[in-house]
Amino acid sequence: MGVFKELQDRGLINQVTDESLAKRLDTESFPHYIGFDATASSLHIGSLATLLTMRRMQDAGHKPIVLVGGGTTMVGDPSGKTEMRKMLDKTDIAENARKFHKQMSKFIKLGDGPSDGVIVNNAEWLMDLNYIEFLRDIGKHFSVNRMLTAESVKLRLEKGLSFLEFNYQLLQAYDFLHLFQTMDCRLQMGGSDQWGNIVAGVELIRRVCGKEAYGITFPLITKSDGQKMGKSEAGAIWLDPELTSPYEYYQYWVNVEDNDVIRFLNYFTFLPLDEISKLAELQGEELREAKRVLAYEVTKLTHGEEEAQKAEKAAQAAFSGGNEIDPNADIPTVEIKAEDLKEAIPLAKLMASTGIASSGKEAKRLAMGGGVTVNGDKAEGPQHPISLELADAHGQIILRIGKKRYHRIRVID
RNA sequence: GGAGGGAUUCCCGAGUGGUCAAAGGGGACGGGCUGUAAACCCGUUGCGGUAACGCUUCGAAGGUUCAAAUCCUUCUCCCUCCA
Repeated sequence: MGVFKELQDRGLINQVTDESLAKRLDTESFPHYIGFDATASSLHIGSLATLLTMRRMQDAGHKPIVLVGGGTTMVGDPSGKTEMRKMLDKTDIAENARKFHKQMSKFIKLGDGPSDGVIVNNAEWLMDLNYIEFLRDIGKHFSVNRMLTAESVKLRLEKGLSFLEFNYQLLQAYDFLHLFQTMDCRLQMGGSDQWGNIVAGVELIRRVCGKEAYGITFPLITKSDGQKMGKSEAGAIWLDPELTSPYEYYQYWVNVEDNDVIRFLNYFTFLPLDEISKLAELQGEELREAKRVLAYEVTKLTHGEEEAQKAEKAAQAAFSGGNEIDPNADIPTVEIKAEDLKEAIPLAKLMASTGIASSGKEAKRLAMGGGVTVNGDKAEGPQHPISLELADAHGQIILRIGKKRYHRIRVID
């Protein structure tokens, strides 16, 4: 099956600049690029579908070019934003760009081979641009009338749009032109909010070089309740295990809503389509199996097989009914000195001091609402005494908050 | 440059001298029901304190007052209209 068809069947295609691209992708090699802004120091799952799409393209023999927006991030894309984006200074952006390398290499193969991915930073060619030259060579191809009709600009005209941001489209179009000229990059992909910017690049290339380039956009991936991906009670779900542990990451995915599982299997895994359609037949409670598969597969892609297995085991231990938690299970853990527990301390205090609850008030509320369990027994209230005797043979006490959040208190000497 | 409007707790948004830690909604969290789902119902939602109570908060800094989110002064930022 052609890669385009595959992407389409998985629901990953929103718009294409030219339908003929579907066939051409099967016969020609298309170096293609996707831009990532460099504002976040680590990628979160909002970018995951995009990263995996690059991987799918690479598997089909197309060279991925990851463009880190080191230069454009200093301007701020108005598309899809209601307010001006925070500008970062050069050192922050450079630092973020470095972290990108590490993250990207998990998803695409980087290197010098014909279909190996490369990472480029547009600061390299944008920072030295000469204003007059740029206006003359690039600016002349853009019509302000036309730009003003763009949906993203229209929206911002109501709230206010700075001249700086208004220029973003030119810079992004210029990026595409530059990559086209230097790396034969003939395809740009991006979120549906990038359509206008991508088309601008395609047109610029046609005007300047008289050649054809292409664009594909992905649909905006939302949860069935309309929320954007990637937020949870704990904040964003990051791909970096330092920021979101594999266990939490796994938990995010097992906890998706029924209505989302099958879509997400398509978007976020490499499972063959017929296997997914089998899972799609599951009904009601059985869907948990589909969620398990989803969580395992995505965790494996992001953190590797070993971490995925650990996360799965920890989840089973915690949710299969038994109160026994595997002493090695990978659940959030805090340590406390044995001497601090010699005298029993109130539950709420412990929760606050270990950071399990964000404040004493918070801890108290949870305990009072009956939401805290100590080693499987419901805590009587904020004053519920926690002492050394509660620690099991492994020196640990398991706190459960709500139905899903587990914390291990490990007693150390 | 001129005229006017605005900034409130995570978000939206009420509040024009005491009864305001601040209505209402959203979100989030906890409980119930379930399937680690959704929907629904109940509760909580500044910090400290077992509590009584105390402390800090309404763009920033000063001031008036027994008492200020509310009045005055200066400053910062935002918006609208005119140029």
